[in-house]
Amino acid sequence: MARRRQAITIRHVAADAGVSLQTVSRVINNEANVRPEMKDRVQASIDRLGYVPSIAAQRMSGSRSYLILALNDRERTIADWQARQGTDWVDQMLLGGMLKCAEQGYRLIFELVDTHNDHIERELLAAIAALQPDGVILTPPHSDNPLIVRLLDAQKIPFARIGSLGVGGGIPLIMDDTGAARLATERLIAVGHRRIGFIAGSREYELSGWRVEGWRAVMDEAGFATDNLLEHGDFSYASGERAARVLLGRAERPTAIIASNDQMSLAVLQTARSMNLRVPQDLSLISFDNTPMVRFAQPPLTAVDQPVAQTTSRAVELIIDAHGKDRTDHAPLDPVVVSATLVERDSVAAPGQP
Amino acid sequence: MARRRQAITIRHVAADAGVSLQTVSRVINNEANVRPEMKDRVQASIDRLGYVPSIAAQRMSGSRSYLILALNDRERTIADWQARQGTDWVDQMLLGGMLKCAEQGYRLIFELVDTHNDHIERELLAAIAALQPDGVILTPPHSDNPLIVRLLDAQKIPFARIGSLGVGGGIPLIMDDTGAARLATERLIAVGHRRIGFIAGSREYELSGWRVEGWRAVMDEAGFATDNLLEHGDFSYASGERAARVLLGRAERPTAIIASNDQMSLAVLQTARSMNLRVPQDLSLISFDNTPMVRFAQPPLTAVDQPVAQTTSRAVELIIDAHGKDRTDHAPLDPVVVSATLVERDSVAAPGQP
DNA sequence: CTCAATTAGGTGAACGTTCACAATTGCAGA
DNA sequence: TCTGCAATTGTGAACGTTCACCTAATTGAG
Repeated sequence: MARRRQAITIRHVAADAGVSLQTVSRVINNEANVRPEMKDRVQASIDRLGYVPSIAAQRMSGSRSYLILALNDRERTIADWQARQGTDWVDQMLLGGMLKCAEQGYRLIFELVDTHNDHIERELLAAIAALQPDGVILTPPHSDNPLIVRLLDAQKIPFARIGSLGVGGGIPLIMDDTGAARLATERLIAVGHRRIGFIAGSREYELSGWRVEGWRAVMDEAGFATDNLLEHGDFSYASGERAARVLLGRAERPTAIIASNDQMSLAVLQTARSMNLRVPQDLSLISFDNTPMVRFAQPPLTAVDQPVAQTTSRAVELIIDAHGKDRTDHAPLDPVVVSATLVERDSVAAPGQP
Repeated sequence: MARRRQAITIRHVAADAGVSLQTVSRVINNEANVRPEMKDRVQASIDRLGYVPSIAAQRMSGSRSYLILALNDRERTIADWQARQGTDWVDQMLLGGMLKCAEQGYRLIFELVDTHNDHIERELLAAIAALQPDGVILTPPHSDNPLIVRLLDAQKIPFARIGSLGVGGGIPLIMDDTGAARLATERLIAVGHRRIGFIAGSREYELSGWRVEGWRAVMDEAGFATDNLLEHGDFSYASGERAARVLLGRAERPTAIIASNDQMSLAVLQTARSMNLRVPQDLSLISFDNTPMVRFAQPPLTAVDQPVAQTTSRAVELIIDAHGKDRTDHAPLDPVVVSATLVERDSVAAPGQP
């Protein structure tokens, strides 16, 4: 194939407008100290010729790359995906980030990395060296990985940590997991439940702990016991089944269950059905995530909806903002908190009489 | 922020190994005419220093950009996403393409473009000028857009058209939509159905027509009438409801329905329920796409599964392959065909006696 | 043994943009 | 009128890699 050349370069524009390259560059980057008439003239040439700067050249000359790297957990993403269990989280974060990027002339590059991997540092450094991104977005469990955080801190690349507190650098963005769990628990108590079971997610995700906290706090405040009401899963359907069987097999069976994601919730629903328990008459159920699946379950599940897309979008904003500002003071930033909402459907009812 | 420089460049490696830049370049690109000992020495330096080439610089010097652009329909993607109706297709194609890219040292860049847009040419040209991708992947309905196809042909950028035939350039990859529809129809006939309704997708997607063809062909072969059994939707839930009401409201009601995607199928399920028709006893139902939603519907739906991820993965392969080969002969390529499978669940049964 | 062909490696320019700095212009104040 | 400073524009080098071309060494056929 013929060596493909950029059709229109800054040189063509400069010639067309009768100015120097630098002036065109200034117009492109919207810099100060260009006379309005000059700016208009250059802009007219740009429009007429259909000129678009090459991001490769921009990166080369030491400016931005207009690339933002979004890191996700390879293991879990691929597992979910192969099982066709729905990777809606990925969709949401991706689209939220991508739309904001597009708005600002950036591109989001999505990358899968193993957290449990000796080579993680090398992998990440390789990606950074190859792409030289202007920022990095971390999602759980990467957000909680001190190795990654230290590495990015050292590289002085702006990065956002979704789902983690501000300890250790970067821009922390958390969805209010504690508050979200409170919301669900309060709702169930309001309807009359006292024995509310909780199925937690993987321990390696910080947010798992926060959700438990929210539930426990509300239960404590209401004066309800939490003994034998907490089970741990790992976000998979199978682990949800296991947990549900334990919880529903107890002598003092809970009248309601909150599960930390949709897959585990659907497992609870299925397990309850197999035990001849009707939802919501015999068991109320609230889910986390609100992916499309739960809308079409029978009954449609009440679920906590976390604004994933909005969070990623905000992360992109903050990263672009941070670019150019050297944060040497190193005081941890206050986390940006985005709060959840409860989407009410048909899986919650008052508990039956004992 | 301090001007960030690439820590390790080809120059460091050359110095470390005691060779010229060009030799290092040859090793990186695995070119011929390097003595094995020399190659090993250079590779050792690369490994020791942790050198990774900058793709920006590689692109600058007229070589590859290691970037592949994947174009999706903005309108539909955003609509699905905002409605939280599941954009599993996006997930699937994205992950399939991304994993293959990662394997080959490429990156996939996901971009949303409006098909119904006067500026589409400009938008696309801008993306190409900015990124200078080594290839482009087109999905429906972009694959069917002659403007886009002509433009990419003119730019001599390798591109794959998913879901379209080979007319007009590029590498065509189709999922065998006709065959998939045949599969579903044959299954229903095998169980004893004769009046099988079909809900088609948007007319602007070529694949919509192919699916109808498959259904009609099998019905014709079996000698069953198709009058009053075809309705058109647009892939949305609402359009599925409309179509279902028409079909199920007829005097000679179909005993089975095939709907061209999951959202419309779920609408059929809901509509049937509201008319007191039981699935599968009173109405059998087969869906297209097999997204996670239908597994958790009640009953779980039998669905045609199209290997979207596999198709995108193959597209990436073919694009990387095509890079460097100037196809001037312009004979349309034979389409690569990937075939679908039927995932049997609980929404199909023999028709009740009339 | 000679000469052409092949192989292995090096050299300087080029890619398209921005950086650092220099040069020019315009204008206010003395 | 002159001085000084800010605003505006231009110039050459640099970024990290590959391309085109060149040189030297080696091979092999006659």
